[in-house]
Amino acid sequence: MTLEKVYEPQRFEPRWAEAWIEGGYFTPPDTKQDGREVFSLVIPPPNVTGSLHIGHMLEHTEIDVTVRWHRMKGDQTLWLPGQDHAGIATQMVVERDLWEREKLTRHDLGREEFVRRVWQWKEQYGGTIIAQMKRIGDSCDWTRNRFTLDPGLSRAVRETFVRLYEKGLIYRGDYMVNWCPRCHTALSDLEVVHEETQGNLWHIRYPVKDMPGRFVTVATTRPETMLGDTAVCVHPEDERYRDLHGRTVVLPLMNREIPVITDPLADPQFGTGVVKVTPAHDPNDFEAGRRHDLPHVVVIGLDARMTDAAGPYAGLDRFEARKRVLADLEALGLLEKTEAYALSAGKCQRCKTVVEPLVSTQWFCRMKPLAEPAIRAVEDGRIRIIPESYAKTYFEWMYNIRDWCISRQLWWGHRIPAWHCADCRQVTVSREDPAACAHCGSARIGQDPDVLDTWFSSGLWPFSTLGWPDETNDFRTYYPTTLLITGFDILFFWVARMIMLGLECTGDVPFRTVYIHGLVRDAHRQKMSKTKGNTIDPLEVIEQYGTDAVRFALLRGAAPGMDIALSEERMASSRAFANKIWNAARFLFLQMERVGMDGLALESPPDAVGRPRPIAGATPLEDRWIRHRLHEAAARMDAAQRNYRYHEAADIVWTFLWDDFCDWYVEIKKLRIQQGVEARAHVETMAETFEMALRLLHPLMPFLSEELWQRLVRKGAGTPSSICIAPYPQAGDAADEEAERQFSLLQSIVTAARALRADNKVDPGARVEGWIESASADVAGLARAELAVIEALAGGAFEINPAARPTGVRRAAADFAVGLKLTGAQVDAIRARVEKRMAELEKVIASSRKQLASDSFVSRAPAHVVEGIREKLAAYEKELAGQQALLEELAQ
RNA sequence: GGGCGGUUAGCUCAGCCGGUCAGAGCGCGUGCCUUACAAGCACGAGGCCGCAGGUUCGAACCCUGCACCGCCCA
Repeated sequence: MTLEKVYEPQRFEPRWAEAWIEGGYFTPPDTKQDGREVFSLVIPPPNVTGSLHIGHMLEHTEIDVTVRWHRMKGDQTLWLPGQDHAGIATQMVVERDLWEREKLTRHDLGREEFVRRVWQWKEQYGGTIIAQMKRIGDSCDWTRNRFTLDPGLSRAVRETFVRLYEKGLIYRGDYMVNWCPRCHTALSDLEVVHEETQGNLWHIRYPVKDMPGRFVTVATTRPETMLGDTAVCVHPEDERYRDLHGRTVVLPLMNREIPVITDPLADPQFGTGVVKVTPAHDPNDFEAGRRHDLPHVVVIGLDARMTDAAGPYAGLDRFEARKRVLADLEALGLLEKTEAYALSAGKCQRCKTVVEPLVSTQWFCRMKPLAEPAIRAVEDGRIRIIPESYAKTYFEWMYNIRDWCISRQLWWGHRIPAWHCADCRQVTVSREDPAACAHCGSARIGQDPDVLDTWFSSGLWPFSTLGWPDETNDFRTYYPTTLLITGFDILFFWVARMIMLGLECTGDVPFRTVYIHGLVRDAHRQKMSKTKGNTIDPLEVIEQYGTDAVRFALLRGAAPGMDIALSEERMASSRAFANKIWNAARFLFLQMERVGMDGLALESPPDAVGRPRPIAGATPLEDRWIRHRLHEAAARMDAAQRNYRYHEAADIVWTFLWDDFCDWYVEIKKLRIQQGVEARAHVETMAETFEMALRLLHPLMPFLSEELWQRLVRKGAGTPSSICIAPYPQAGDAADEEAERQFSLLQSIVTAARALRADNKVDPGARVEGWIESASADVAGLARAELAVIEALAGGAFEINPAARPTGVRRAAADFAVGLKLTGAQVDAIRARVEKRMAELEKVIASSRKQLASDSFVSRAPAHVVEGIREKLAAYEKELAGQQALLEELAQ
């Protein structure tokens, strides 16, 4: 059972990824099993034609760690994967491709043909992300993979739409929406991103009718919309403009007479205090227009060109029109001034085109009635949001929620199940495609051309994927889901809507906990972006470092609520850790072979941290200690997992495997094996410990742990066929504080001896002679008992409490001193160190004494704290005396 | 304008329901190819825990204010 010399994860990772799926380990039954907890989680569905980026990798790693942990704990675990059809995004890329290859638009093709092409595109690229997820070992159940446009999920969409419509929660009407002239569709408020832009504030003079020489000056950032002005507005309380109340002004360029209205819309503090009112092209003006019953003059069309209503400007692009309007105003002497002004421009999230607020007929979903129960669910703790601070963000948004524009003028998506009657003009909304109008019976009906916002279907994801609206076994067993892990950027888009729709449709919360992960940034905390060129391609770095190392690098930075700085160094050091484990296994396997062990027999693995056993009549200290450390690691891991503290989970296995297991335990076992007494028993205990360590590691580094585990374990009747379903180490009751105390004393003796060697420039290979002195019977006893260990690790021969102190150099600690019989000691270096240490000790002694001298401290602080300080003080004083003695010796 | 988060070792970050000499990785210095591992081993240097107040017997941690950086919503 030898292991290749070099750790090459590429050699075994793809193999295990496949084997796990073939083994069916990730496919739980559809009915609840007795005595098992259910853990279920649905994936945040990636874009079906997308590919895996490093953000997905982080999300999937955190999910996978949690899911694998639950599975190993014995929970009935489901991670349901799937993909989103991503309406605008997908349609956009297909349209672009169509144009580039064939110089055709979707309109050239027609709806049916275009949709067919998108499906083709999906068939071609839809597999990419799935293949990538399989490659990185996501332990999801591929037999339950879902796509938002699957028939079942489409049925859920229809069912929801019809129910909401019947309850009056979905309505259709003419309202101002964000219109993307490039995508040719309405957008919801969330799909508009605001970007700070440098613009201008133009001051334009409008002549007042019947008041020759009197002008009002309005300030605007969008002069082209003035062509559609139907009023100007002043604040009712603004004394400056009291004379204008009830007056009329003449709209320049159009020579249209429009009224002066009074409305709080005008902010006396801003600009001149007079604003132009364009109800057809500004959301605030739209509202004001309703209050004052103003007419709409539409001057900008759906293609962002000026309409016929714009008179001489008709046909111009909106930005070209702006230039012309300004030039004309200038010529008329009506442009009073132009000042630079920073404004935030709304842009289409997908194509970055400046959106145009336009009035159009759209479908909306009433949000207030849905929001209220969704707020309560988080308030009363039925849903927990972690980190908690995001709950506040959630509430803030929910309290100020506005109706959701759910129709999109796209072809790729769920078509709205509403039919318009050509005869009676009524709308028929139906679960099944109707043959006739429900109102007049006319057969002259046609389906609404629009599709639904992608997030409408994503909002049903946790239950539509489980079979809802049918009461399937899956739905009964796995709904509500246990946990959702996702990014903060879709808290409103997705999480909030799932909560609202989940409660509305199923009467229950869609998940019990939401964990919000951070953002992956580059080594210098910069946001990753293609333009900056600092993106990390997960598949590329996986090729280089291995999946386990990349996972581990991400996990190490994943503290709740924090972004993650990912760097080459971090991945390299994580690979070094993997390599370390690989080599520890190599050593172990070598020893197993030497003692004739053909694998570690594992009939049925213990589910708790095992008990160390006596070897040659006594249980070796290092075995008691390593089990204690394993116990501690298991206990800490449990807490880390429960609290989504992934960085801590990574730290726990790192410390246990590298610092404890490799640096101390294995080093001691080398000696035991070399001593030749019960060598096989020592190798066996080492193998048992390592086997449990692999299980502890598995959720974090699934490939490496599986590869080594499979090679290590000799399976019996009750052995699991994969580590991924082997029981997770539990803390049990293996704590052994005494072993911990003794071992750490042993460590400090060894470390002191090594430091002494290093300080005195002793060649690392050279064996030294030395001694250990201690007035404590306990320390001396331990040193005597573990002398062989000390000698092996410190590289020399040591006498304990020699009758006469030999000449040489010494190093003092609280309870003991270590000496080396050396000549040519580095006296200056040692003196410097002793003096430095003394200064440190004097400082802490002084502060401890001061504390203990204070009555208020002694009387008010808890007894154990006071006692703790007393003990520490005693130890410091003892050590100081030792250092002092050393210093005197050096002076001689 | 409103809200949230950050500021701890050269770099990236832990620690923060107050307490017992402030931790990790990387980097750095010194010495080692010691037959598991140089992707390694041993030893070591390095921190007025952003600034100013306050609460407390005691503050990196709690409160207030300020500064700078970042994010979200108007």
